[in-house]
Amino acid sequence: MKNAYRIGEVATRTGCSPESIRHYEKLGLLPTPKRSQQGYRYYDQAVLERVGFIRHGRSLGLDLHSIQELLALSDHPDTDCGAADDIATRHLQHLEARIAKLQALATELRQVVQQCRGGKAADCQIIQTLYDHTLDCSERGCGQIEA
Amino acid sequence: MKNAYRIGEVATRTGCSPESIRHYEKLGLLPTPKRSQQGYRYYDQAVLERVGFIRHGRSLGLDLHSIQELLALSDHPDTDCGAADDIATRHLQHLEARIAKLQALATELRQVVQQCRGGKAADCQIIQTLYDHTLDCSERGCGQIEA
DNA sequence: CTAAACCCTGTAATCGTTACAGGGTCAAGC
DNA sequence: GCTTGACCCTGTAACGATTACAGGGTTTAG
Repeated sequence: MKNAYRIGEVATRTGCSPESIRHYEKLGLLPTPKRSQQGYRYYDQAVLERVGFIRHGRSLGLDLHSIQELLALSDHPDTDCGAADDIATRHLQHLEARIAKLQALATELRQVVQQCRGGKAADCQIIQTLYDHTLDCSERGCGQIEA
Repeated sequence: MKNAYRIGEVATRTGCSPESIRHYEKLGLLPTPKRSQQGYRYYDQAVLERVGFIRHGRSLGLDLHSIQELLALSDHPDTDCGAADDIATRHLQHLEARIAKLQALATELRQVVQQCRGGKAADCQIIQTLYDHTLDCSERGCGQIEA
């Protein structure tokens, strides 16, 4: 039973790059690890679970700040868990809103694409549509795009 | 009929910030404008349509590079319009893939949220689920997240 | 004549990750 | 011994599009 990993081994075991691991440490999501005499980071088993937690959160689309909050809850087992529910629920609503927006964009874009009948750019309906002011920002609330 | 706008007026008429307009100019999406003796940018009517084009493209989720290609096509009316169709179609497929991915995330997150029955963080199923390795990156292909 | 509102340039921030540069360390093979 | 390759370190910059400064100049209305 080996319980001292260098960063590369943590990386391969978790599917997370060494750069990201160092990044998480800098942001405070991972504890400051022990160092060898030469300055190499050495990790124990626990960090594998913690990195796994982070990657799973990221794979769900949570941002690192939310994951940090969830880790803080996890680090204080006596805290009420409602905050975790808040974070997850808020993110779910965020996702649902984004999906709705992307679907609207895809619908509009599908119409744009179908208008193209080939030919010269001068007559291209895709380009014409993009020039069309009646569909653009000032009409709808389209501040953020993040698409 | 006034046909000389300063950047701020272009901004209010197009719903696009002056910073973004300068940014588009730096990237080459907008032509270098005339300057007053004091160095102020002065624009004519044409830039309003061009900025409108860009904003409409952005509101559809196109990136500035794609928009630049579309503008180039528009600037050369004799070019074949197939490239525009390519760009739009490619982006549409990109959008559809993203939607599918976000929907999968939302489904998974919905399951996670429903598991929370309140109580202490130590027992919180949201946190437990995030620690669960069987769902994480190494199992599925979850390299890019961009959610 | 002064204050508000505008403009300029250049730089840094955001988010998470990747990719360097420039250097040190450690193993195996010759 | 000595080299080669695989690791590790730090710090910085890049990606994309936008926003937010700092630090300065100009115009306009009161």
